[in-house]
Amino acid sequence: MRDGSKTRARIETEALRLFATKGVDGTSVRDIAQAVGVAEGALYRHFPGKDTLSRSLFLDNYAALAREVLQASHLNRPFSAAVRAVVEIFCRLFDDNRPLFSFLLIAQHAHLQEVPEAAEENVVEAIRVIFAGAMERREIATQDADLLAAMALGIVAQPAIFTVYGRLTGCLFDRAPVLTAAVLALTRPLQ
Amino acid sequence: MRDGSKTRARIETEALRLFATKGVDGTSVRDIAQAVGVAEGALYRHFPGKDTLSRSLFLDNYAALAREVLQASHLNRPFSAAVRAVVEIFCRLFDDNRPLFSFLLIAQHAHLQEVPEAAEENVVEAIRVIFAGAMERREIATQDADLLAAMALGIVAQPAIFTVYGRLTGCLFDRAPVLTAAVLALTRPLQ
DNA sequence: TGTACATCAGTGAACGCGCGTTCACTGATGTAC
DNA sequence: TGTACATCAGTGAACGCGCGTTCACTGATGTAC
Repeated sequence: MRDGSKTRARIETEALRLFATKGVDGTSVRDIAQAVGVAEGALYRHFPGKDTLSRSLFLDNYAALAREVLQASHLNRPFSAAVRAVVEIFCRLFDDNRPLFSFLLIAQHAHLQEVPEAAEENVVEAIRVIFAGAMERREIATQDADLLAAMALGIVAQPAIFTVYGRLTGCLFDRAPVLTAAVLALTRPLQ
Repeated sequence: MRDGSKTRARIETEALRLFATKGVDGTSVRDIAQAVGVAEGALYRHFPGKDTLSRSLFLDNYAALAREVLQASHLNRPFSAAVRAVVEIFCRLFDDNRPLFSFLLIAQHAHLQEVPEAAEENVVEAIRVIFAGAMERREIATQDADLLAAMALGIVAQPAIFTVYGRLTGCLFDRAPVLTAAVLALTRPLQ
């Protein structure tokens, strides 16, 4: 038999790219197969169907990002260093793999309801945990951690969206210091 | 002939609600017709087709919001009062007409490219103008107004998204003071 | 006020099309002897 | 090393289905006289 793992990886890459560009509903199985250079049936040797492909692409990459965020904050850094590290993770992900970031942004509306609550698989929960931890350690004033997480994510995600649509230009990492400062300005530091 | 303007309005209301709930692609013309209580063909007496309906629902409401934002900032208010007024506009729109707000959020990815640049029709441009005006009047320090607009929109839009997905609860207007403070914290006030 | 007509909102069956998926088949490659 | 076989990745024509849209028709209502 032939080794199918390369085809499988190419299906994932091309599907991600097409989903990010034209949306999941705007991308047909034929589109993916054509981009990969295989027949339509080949996709079904690797995935049960288009829905499963889309869902696993989202949940797997979303969980990977959540773990990365969580790990960056678990290094006993002070709060401000953890925020900077996490903002830089987002910026780098965007700059290095824009199709993946765009896909996560547009697919969130379709899949956010099926994301597990555990911080190891849920980016939003991972961010909330960072704020909640800093409050427990008395690094920042006690506030609504869910609302803080929402505003912080918005501060980073919206400039990314604007860059995708051409309203901002250049790489996001160059803006990481400004974004970090904006997130830190959400909280009143203690001591 | 019968007066069709009521049917037309009901098609717009039900389409907006269904688009916001299930997405544009996830909503069929049959779904809309059934929700309104008319035959499928009736929709085509009022709109050229589903695409046009979706596009005009987005662009019309997006432009209306942009005009409202622009008007709130054109009252010769100080910058901080203008920001508060605009944040309150967003919060009230969300609380009073969540289907519309949700639709604007999920449909932006499909239509943002066809939005005109004029601040009277473009929410993002209207927000940018507020920051740029405050810089000209030396109310705030000079910064990248596009980036400021992105972060400010993110601070308000992301909590709205979280409320739609149940991660935040309650009405958004109650959070308007916190959101306003967060937006103001993005800028360093002069004098 | 009563009648004939024109208008057009709404009907609902029917249309073709593109979609996701299936399946009998092909043939390259790993394994057994 | 050579041969027979099993495995399964990949093929591509075909499938049924639901979609957006069409269209001949109905009938309620406004208008003209």
